[in-house]
Amino acid sequence: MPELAEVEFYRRIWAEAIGSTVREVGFHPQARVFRGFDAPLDSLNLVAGATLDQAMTHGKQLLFGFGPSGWLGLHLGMSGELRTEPENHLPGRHDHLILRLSDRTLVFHDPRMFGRVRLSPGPTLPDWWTQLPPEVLSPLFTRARLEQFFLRRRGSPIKPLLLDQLAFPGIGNWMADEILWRGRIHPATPAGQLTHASRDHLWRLTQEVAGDALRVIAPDWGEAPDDWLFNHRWKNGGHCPRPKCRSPLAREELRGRTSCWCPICQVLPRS
DNA sequence: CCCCATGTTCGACA
DNA sequence: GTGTCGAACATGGG
Repeated sequence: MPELAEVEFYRRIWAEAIGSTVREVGFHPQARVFRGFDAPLDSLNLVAGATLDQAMTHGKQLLFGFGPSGWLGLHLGMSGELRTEPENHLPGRHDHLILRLSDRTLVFHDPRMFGRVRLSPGPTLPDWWTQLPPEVLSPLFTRARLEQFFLRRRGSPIKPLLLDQLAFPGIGNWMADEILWRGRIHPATPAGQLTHASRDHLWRLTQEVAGDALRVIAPDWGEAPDDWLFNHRWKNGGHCPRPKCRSPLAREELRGRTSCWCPICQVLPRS
């Protein structure tokens, strides 16, 4: 489910517990979400007794700080959720990690287990966090950076490039389709065939869609306005929300992911 | 039973 | 080494 705005929504859920101390940690060591764990798995317990004092996101990545004890990194994969449950919560089948506080339980829930848990002991921010690429709303997300990326990947269709977390951290399938729809760019357009104006537009729209998504979704998972592609892209039979268009939307698989676009507004450049 | 899902990673190949 | 692409991962919902 989660792209940058949904991830921020979940961050806020756990952030409500900032200032609380972890009394007990529970986890299922064999769960796939602990794959590639960089420390002995029982080191998760070092968070026990520590106080949650920070909650951050970076694209789709989450990082929770526990004072000098260490850092807990989470990725929500395709189906991950963060919840707060009552203090006596009994972990369900897909509750892979729980932090029991005095007045509530923080739960990491992920049925498909494409998500991931990481831990880094000590007060210093982990390298895998500090080395993340610039977020799309950061001043370091520059036009020049994007230009270089498009040049290197000029043979690839634009849609999969928007899903590349090294270039567009936090952008996922629905935001990528939204950006391309607003920019009137066909998802299969090779990056090398985008006009200068399209590349420029795409850079701006990436920031615009990220801002819009955060505004609407992050506070309370609000509903997207009907003039976004968002509300029309999921089911068959959707129509382009542009008032003067209303054409039936197209849906097709591209590089293993479903793309949705308007065949009237978004046309492939002929070459 | 079938198909689909807001993600990442690995290996094959050119 | 670099870029492109299909498959695999695991589960649930319609």
